[in-house]
Amino acid sequence: MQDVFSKLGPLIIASRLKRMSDYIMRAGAEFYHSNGIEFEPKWFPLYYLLSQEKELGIMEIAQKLNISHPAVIQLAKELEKKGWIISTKSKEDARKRLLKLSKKGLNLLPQLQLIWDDIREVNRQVVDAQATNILTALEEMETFFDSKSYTERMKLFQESKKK
Amino acid sequence: MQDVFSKLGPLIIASRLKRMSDYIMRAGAEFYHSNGIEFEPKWFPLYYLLSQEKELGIMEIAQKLNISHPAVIQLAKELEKKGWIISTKSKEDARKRLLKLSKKGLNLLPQLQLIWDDIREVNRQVVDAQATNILTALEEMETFFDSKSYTERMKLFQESKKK
DNA sequence: ATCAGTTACGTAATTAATTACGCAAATATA
DNA sequence: TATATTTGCGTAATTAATTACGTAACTGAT
Repeated sequence: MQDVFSKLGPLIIASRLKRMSDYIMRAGAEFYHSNGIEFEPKWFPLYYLLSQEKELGIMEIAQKLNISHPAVIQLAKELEKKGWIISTKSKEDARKRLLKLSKKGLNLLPQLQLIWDDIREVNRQVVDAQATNILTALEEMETFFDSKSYTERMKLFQESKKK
Repeated sequence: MQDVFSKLGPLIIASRLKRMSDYIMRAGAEFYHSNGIEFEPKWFPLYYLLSQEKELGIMEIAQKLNISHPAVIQLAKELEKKGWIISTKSKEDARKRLLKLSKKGLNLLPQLQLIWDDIREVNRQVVDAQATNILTALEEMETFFDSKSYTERMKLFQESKKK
């Protein structure tokens, strides 16, 4: 989006965030593949989470990753197919299915960590090159909306106009 | 995403950007509807573009909005169904189909502009509250990757490590 | 004027994620 | 203890966007 939208400024924050995210995700996928690893960026949050926490139920994961539980199920299916995670029925709660990394999944970890280090490093270069830090800006926004949601702020603003 | 990911910092820039974008988009949709307007945030770029430029072909739009041309066709279908845009065959180039706002679409404009003003205003409040401006940060990133793509930077970094 | 290559568009298939719905197990309540 | 409510999960349908592919119209080089 160029010229036509430039004056819109704050109106299209969301679109611009999405565009930048898509761009990086796409480049990330390319990067894994060019390093000969069949790993998709979309798997990262689930895989990484499981590498940190022994075993988790579907809903716990959904909450931690802030995605819907069917999304977790879908991602889990893909990673199970790859043989990188396994699932077991919980003994304490028969409703629960617990996910964890398999041996094969754990074996992959060191290799992935090398890639992640590179990604982290290049991302850091990006951030370091900035006069205005995107991570700080994001963090500020997150805190801002945590304290009062976007929708609430909208309502308040409209009410304040009526007076 | 909380604690587990916090230390990842730059590694998950993309996910965080996406999450924030999704959040705002969703709130935006809610806002249109609570104001009694059947308008979706995803229509904004196309609708707004057509409100600024008389008539455009599918591909021109796709390029300007930075989305695929089937996406434009899809959005156009929806807006045509709403009766807000119409399409005509180009006389200069028989391959081209030109899109523009219909009378009904133009009539809607003032109403939408009021909403957009509110959105702009609340977004401005968000940005003003920031010590670190997200728009500036985004702009810097865009310029950064324009000058050299993410993928290129990855390659260069890996080569520099080999030495 | 012809033919190769490019451009504009449309359709189909695929991908990634969501919402809606239903069932079974656990928990709370009367 | 029976029953109502909540929770965890799975499936199906839907949404939004992409890639892949095909066709027709235009353009450029000979």
